[in-house]
Parts: sequence; structure tokens; C-alpha cells
Amino acid sequence: MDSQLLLQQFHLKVTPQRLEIVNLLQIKGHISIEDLFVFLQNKFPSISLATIYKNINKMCQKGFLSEVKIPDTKNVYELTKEDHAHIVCTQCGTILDIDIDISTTLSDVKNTTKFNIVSSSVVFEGICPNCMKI
Amino acid sequence: MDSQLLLQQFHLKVTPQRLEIVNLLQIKGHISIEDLFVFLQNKFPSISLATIYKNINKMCQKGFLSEVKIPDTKNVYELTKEDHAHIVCTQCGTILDIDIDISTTLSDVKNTTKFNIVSSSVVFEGICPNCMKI
DNA sequence: CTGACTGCAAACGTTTTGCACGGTA
DNA sequence: TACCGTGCAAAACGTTTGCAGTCAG
Repeated sequence: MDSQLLLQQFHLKVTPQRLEIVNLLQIKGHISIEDLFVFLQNKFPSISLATIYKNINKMCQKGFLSEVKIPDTKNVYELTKEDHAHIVCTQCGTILDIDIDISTTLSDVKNTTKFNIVSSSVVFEGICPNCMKI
Repeated sequence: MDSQLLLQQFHLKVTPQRLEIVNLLQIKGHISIEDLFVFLQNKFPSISLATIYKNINKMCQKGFLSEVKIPDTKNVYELTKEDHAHIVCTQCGTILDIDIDISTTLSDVKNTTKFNIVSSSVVFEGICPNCMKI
């Protein structure tokens, strides 16, 4: 989707910096603060980390972005989409979205724990096909 | 299991501070650095955070401890045991271990992604039965 | 025109490091 | 005894905050 529209839908003012942040998120899929900073410096040599943090935080508050916590790695951010799992290559760091059906697991867990489950975070770690060749 | 034996099995020198760290881990199940610090100060008023970090890091390196990353919360540590999932109450912070069978999901993911999966991290979030009463 | 956004600098909380001393094996 | 662990202080990070100038709506 168009980055500008996306920002407007969430009532965020459209600035060049924000447009580029959203573009990078669309292109990269998952990106860390540090990587965002490096990429943004191409277009905005004087961009500040504070700007990035403020924007990321605001976008997360709006539900526009989601934070993905991955064991032994920096957190990354992605545009919020429907629930899905992640798989990470521990060698090259690649992160992929995967659609899995955990509905039966979910009802199992609900039954045994009596919790009212609101969300779930599923991350698999391993070696991707590319890295296995090497 | 006896804390002293546990330390010796991993070739870690047995010190009073380490014994108490392992005891707390056994009692609490999951504990954050900050909480560890508070509890340890009872027995060791002059204990240093540096000591705790050094020990936790070393124990993680040895595979003795596992770090559990939970969305929107401080990381907690647990004695390493066989693969299991976690469920967290977003209200009171309680963390429970749960045994779920994800073997079929796992083989699905292996087939579709061609990854060689080494480990998985599964965290459910919701409201525990106790907090629901309130 | 007004309020929000940016960039800078400083502050803050967390984690790591270096060193001298003390304790474990 | 030799080495490792501890505690202290300082340093290194990552993140947040306050402020003055600028820009989007």
C-alpha cells in the first residue's frame, strides 16, 4: 500500500522522514532501529536517532507497527498484519513470516491453563536453506 | 536437584552467591535481573549487580540457564529444561511453563520453509484465572 | 497560524569492563 | 598456590527527554 495513505489512515502527519521509514519497512519487512538509522542516513544525513525512536514508538502506540522480539537478537519492527509466526536463520539473520494454524494448540492451552489468551508470539530458529549449502 | 551439584556439573565454582542464585531460580522458576538483585540483597547486602550479570551470562553460556524474552516485559531467566512454551499474565506478570505438542506444526514449517529448525520460542499472553476474578 | 515533527544535547537506565582484593579448589 | 569470583567504580550502550527552530495541515 501507498506509504502516504498508510500514515494518513493512522492520523500521522506525513513527513519525508516518516515516508522513508514506512518505505523501508515495506521493502525490508523486518528492520531494527540500528539498520533503520543506517538506511535513513542515505536520504537524511543529519537524521537523529531520537527522531527514529520517537516515530517508531508512536507508530507502535497507534498499532501501526509491531515489535518482534527474537531470542539473542535485537528487536525488529514490522508493519502490523494479521497474526503470524516468524522463522529466523541464526546464521545470516534472515527473518521470514510464516502462516501457521495454531488454533488447536490455542484451545488446548486455553483449556489447561484457564487463561484468557489475547495474543501469542511464535518464533522458530534454525538454519535457512541458503546457509545450509555453505 | 541440589544447587551445589548443579553448579559442579557445569564446572562452575561453588560460591555462596551462586548457590543463592540457583536456589532462587529453582524456587521462582523465572526471574529477572532486577528481582534477583532485590532478593540477593537479603543474604548479601553488598552484592553487586556486576556479579549478577557476570554469573547470569556465564550460566547462559554454559547452557545452564535460558533467557526468556517476553513482549513488553523485562527478560527473565530459567534453569534450562526440555523445550516448552510460556504463558504470561499481562495483568499480574505471572509466568507459567506449559507443555504443548508442536511436533506437527514443526514438521509443517520444516516442509514449507526448508529450514533446519533448531529451537522454538512460544509465548502466549493473556489474563490468568485469578486476575479475571478481580 | 498552530500544533506537531525534527535534530541536537543532555539525561537516564541497563549492561559491561577493569582492577584490587578475597575465596575456592 | 593459582586461578577464579566478588565488589567497586567507571565506562559503554541503548533509549528517552527537553528544548529551540521548522514544517505540515
